[in-house]
Amino acid sequence: MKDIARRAGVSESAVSFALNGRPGVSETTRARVRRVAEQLGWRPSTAARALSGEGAATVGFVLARAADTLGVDSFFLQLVSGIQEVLAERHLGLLFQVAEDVADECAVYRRWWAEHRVDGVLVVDPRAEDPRPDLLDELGLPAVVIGGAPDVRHQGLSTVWADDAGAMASVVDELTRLGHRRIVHIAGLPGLAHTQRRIATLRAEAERRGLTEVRSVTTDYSDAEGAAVTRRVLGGSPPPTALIYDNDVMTVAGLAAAAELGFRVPQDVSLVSWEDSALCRMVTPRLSALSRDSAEFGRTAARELLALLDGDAARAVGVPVPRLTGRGSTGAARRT
Amino acid sequence: MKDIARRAGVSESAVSFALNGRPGVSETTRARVRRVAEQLGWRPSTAARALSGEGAATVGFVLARAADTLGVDSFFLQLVSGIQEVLAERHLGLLFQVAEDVADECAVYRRWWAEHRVDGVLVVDPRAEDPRPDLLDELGLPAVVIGGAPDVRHQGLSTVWADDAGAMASVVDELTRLGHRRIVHIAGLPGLAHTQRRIATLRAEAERRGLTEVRSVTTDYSDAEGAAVTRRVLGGSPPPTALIYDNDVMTVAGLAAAAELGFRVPQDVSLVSWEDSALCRMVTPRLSALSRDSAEFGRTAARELLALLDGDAARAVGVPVPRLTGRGSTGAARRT
DNA sequence: TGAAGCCACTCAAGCGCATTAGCAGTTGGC
DNA sequence: GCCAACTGCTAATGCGCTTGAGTGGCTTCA
Repeated sequence: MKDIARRAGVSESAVSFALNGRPGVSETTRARVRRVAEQLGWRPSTAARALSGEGAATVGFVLARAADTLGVDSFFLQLVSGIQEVLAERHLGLLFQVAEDVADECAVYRRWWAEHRVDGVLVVDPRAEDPRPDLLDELGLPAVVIGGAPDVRHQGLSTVWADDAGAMASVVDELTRLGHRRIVHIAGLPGLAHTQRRIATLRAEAERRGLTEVRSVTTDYSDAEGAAVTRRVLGGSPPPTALIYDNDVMTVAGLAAAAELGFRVPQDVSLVSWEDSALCRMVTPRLSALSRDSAEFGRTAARELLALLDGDAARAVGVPVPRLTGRGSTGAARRT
Repeated sequence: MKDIARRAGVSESAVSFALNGRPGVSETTRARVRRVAEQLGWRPSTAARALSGEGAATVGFVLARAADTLGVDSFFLQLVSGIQEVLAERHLGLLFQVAEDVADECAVYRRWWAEHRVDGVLVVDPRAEDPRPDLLDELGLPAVVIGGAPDVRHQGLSTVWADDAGAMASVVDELTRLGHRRIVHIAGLPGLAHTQRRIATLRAEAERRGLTEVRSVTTDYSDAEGAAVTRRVLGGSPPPTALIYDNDVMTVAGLAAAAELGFRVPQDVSLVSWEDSALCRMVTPRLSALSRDSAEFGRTAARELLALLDGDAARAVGVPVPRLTGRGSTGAARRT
């Protein structure tokens, strides 16, 4: 800035005013300063900006999953890619960290806060008993919870929520329409809030329709457990005629397990994946799946965080209900 | 720090010396200062540190891939997870950015450099004609190229290289041992350096063994192209008896395509995936694949970058040659 | 006993920017 | 014709930390 000031023949303050669009300089001077800055390829030092109270121009994102379950999930990269798209427009950086567990994640937030490293954070995988919202509230760190419940209890926290209940209802609708009355939901991690919402909704829907042979089983999202649970439930008698899996990986693993047991899909058993991805289109038969736009999910979350950083009040916004894309893995229930 | 200084009854400078392990304070004072700092939960402001010449305590990572091809790849999350593991020990942050293409990526490096946002960067997907090493050299930004060639031409750039040639040779070894003489290599993006290395090695190996019906076809890594190319080459006459795919996604798609054409795996055609992941164990038959430790790859790269930041000279280090894990998708060549 | 040297510490400057107070010069109002 | 208000700019301060240049008291040795 000193260079720019010298070349433009003004003081450093004038340069600051000019480049930040503040009043205090004439438009001709502003234009001249802008031109010189452009010529010199000047960019403000984020460190200096941060130090003089402007914030770090960075938002944080922590992924608390065991390293080995990271790989297969297509959701997060898509999400991050959407987040980036919005952040990049404002030249905000994304500080990314992988943590062991939620406690570790909390430690990361504390550190980031103390180091003034981030202006806000995006929180994923909200849990039933979740210490993170309270912590972030306490620290006063603006945050958006991705995939939370639509009730805002914390003042500083916005929520972007997906309508799990609506989606589950629509899946049950479709399956009962096809004649299925024995359904097993092979859910994800029991501690996650959306797992519990899906389980609760399924139970409510079943009750409403008088279906007695409907239940949920929780897993760790892995292909191994997906296959194991599939084998176990299909071994029961009578076996279920429809399976709902909480992610694509388990569905594919379940498909293979079903085939090994001699079950034809969809004649003997119907399969629905709660996550649509290339995977679902790569196996035979192709998997019927709930399609949602993960990148758009990320974009929405990032926009909410920007609003929060701009001083807007926290709020809860919904993203469109995922739609069931029927493919080859669902069909009419076999008559018993 | 002012608070700490006051409570410990020393000057701010003394606090700085004490907390940074520099000489200039007695051990008793140092301990006292440390204790007070701990009590107060003090963490240095990265902005202030950066401003006084200490670097940004951050390294950058840009992924230049189209948003829609991001999702399926299991490699990157594993890699990043490994990188994190090493960076976290030193409390270095990872600034992550998704870019449209290499030009965009270069713009990001320029911006980061001008803004003093990162101390170094990790570069992935090195290309045949790659502008990035020159740019980073010019900017003087320490960098590690992940998956580059083992020749160091740029002074500031270290390289972590995987022995693609050795791996390709071992695959060809195994396939010829099984009697395969007609092999098609379904490669990835033609612009990537490792794609070209694999293609060149395959050609050399074929020549050395006098195999005339061996060739490579490039793709965009997608399941769609993997399936399409598989259909095309298996439609030739005589069709190849072995296919080598540059990633897991294409292999799975190829497997489905082969099945549709009535080819049995491995009786009619053998399939090898150049990427091992849960995917490879989820389909029937399970896929023979080249296994490498992606997280370890990331750890090695991060360690090299740390060495560079510590002032060590740039160098090239290799990671272990990926090993072929034989599963159900490879078998003896069918007699023609 | 004095000079030299060292230890443990303090002082002050500065990193690059934002911001507040202040200061000439001009304009407008009565 | 004088004061007030406004315009367009400069000077100075501070953000939280590091660091080189001191400084005072102590030890050591001639």
